[in-house]
Amino acid sequence: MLDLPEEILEPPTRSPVARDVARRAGVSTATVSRVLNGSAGVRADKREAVMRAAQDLGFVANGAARALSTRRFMAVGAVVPNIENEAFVRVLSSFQDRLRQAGYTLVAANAGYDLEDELREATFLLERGVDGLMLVGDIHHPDLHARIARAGIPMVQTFSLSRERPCVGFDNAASAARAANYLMDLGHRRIGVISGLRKDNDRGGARVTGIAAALAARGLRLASEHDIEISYGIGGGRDGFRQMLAGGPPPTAIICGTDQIAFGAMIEARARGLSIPGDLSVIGHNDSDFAPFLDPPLTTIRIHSAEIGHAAGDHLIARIQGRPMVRLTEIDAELILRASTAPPRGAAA
Amino acid sequence: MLDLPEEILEPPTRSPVARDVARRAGVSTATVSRVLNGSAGVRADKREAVMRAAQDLGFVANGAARALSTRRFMAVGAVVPNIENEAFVRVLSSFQDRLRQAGYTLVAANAGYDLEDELREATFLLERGVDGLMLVGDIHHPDLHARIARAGIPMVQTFSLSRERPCVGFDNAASAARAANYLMDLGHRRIGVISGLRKDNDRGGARVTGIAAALAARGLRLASEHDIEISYGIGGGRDGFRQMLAGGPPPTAIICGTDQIAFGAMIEARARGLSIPGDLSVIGHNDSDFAPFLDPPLTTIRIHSAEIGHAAGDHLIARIQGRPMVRLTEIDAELILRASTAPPRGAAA
DNA sequence: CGGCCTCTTGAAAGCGCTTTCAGATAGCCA
DNA sequence: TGGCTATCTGAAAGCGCTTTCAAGAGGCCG
Repeated sequence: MLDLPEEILEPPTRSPVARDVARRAGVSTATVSRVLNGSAGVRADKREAVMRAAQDLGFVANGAARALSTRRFMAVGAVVPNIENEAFVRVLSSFQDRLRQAGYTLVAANAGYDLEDELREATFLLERGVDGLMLVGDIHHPDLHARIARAGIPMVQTFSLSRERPCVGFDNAASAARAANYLMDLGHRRIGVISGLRKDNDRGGARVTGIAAALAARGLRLASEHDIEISYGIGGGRDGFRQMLAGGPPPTAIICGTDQIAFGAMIEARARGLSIPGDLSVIGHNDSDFAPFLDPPLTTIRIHSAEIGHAAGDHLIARIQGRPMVRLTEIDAELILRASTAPPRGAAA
Repeated sequence: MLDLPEEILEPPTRSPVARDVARRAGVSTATVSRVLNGSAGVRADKREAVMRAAQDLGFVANGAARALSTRRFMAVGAVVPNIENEAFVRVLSSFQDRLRQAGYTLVAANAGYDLEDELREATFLLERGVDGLMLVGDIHHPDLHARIARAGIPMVQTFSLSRERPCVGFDNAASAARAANYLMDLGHRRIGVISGLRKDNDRGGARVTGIAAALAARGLRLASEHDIEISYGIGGGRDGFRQMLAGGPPPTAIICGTDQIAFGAMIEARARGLSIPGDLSVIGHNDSDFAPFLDPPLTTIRIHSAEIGHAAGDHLIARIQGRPMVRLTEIDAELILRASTAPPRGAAA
């Protein structure tokens, strides 16, 4: 067999590997690796030679080989219920910020408010070898935690607090209760709730529970006809408020699961000739971009998405790197008062 | 040296590898691989044994090893200007749908309307070993295409059409021109534009160019004081319209780069006592969720995000799998007529 | 009954990197 | 100059999978 030079046998487009850089720089692959990973103990001239060779060849290290060798994938997964939801996107965005700073990549997936789907997506990420995982909420498929444990990677939950598991979030029940108390302080007695789907959604559920408890603490109750569950979105809000009115005496105030729902409810209320806040006070959730610009500007519970994302990122990075980390980080939500809330008609100041 | 059973020497938490499954099932790792990858030619009893062993052990194949071995990472990258922008998120979401169906993972990154950042993020994904890459628009860092070429992976651009490169999108100039023509047909003569930042943004630029050309075709021109460039968002829209009014005689109609900008402009117009569409017609871009619910409902250019995402996904998957694929897919945008546009005051019907 | 296929299977060779380990080189002191 | 230590460097052994290759096991035909 002829012993032709290797270059001729290889397709010309084959991308360069460490071996090529080493050959060109006249060193071993070990040295190439040392230089490219910034580890100390390489003489300046060799270092330069390697750098130049890598540059000339346009060398890009093969991530899979590196991951296999280091047993670090340098990627973190996140599974959120809905990647099109503003609140989740904002958290993902700040989460990614932190990951990038630490050199990690974010791999995000959609679970669509379904536990089975969440399990499937998370498993998919686990198979990919992510070094950490972010989830939303405290309700998951029974098998999920076992799989994460078997993968041996850290996990952090967001958006709600958890009794047992690592988490970064806020007390959904307490913040919703705060909104209810504010309304009651204004003099409201008939308060309604329009939330998104609560099945397998601890945030939505907790909010309603918190409101009901706050009402109960003042001797009021959340009438079942004032407790509406609809699909997310502006259309959902309209439908929800329509349902609520069909159910009996109208509430004087409502608390909505998102600002979109609140927007929809406001539109429906307006269409019915109700004035806001004169006939109906409205509170949303999330403080979306448009909330201050609605007519009237929407009172809402602001979730500090950026802080949650950053804290979740810091949390995972720390644990991945073996540093100690507090289990629970609370980032309280905040009630932002605007003009969509006022005392009910005829109430004493 | 004692020859203790291997299990005792290993830390109990070590996650199982193919070797473990093989041992438990009494076969070789080759057979394990064959079974788990569904390739034919394994006798039923062995297949069952392997399946069971894998199940019992909770075996999850190491993605890095698999990627290294197959030279397929089973992941696709996407770099978008702003991951918090509704239009991009919708495209990413449908893009991901398709990728998932084909067994691929989406890895998305943010470039923030900056070419250097885009290059950095794309390089980061390339290093990770993605099998394909989605970009937005036709303007990129001069080095980017060389790097993609060196990585030897397919790339597809979205949101605009390209003369040279693979793309899925629409003709931004033509669709904006359509909006301008519609306004001129209604009788408008003084038409303004409020767009987001146009630097390194071919979509924004093309839209303004298209509008100016449409005006010119009818003997009108886009006055410089009616050509406003601001940052995205509702606040930007308010500022933009304020600037436009400060510049001289007000336009009777405006075309905005996004529905958020249009919303902001409408708020500012209303605050100035202008009625819409009586004094001012407004057209947005994207057909956001809230567009039909504004007061009045917003006429807007709908971008078929889901179709773009799906087509881009199909495009990349096909090329990754070596199937032929058309270079250019046009998915036309559509002008959705609502109540925010009308003939200017005093115009003949 | 021998020869030839076909069907299964396992051994072993990578994939491209990191990292250990030991050898080579150089510097320094006695 | 010799001996020792401190620095560098390369060979080689993995990391955990896929895939080729060759061999073993049956089955069938002449």
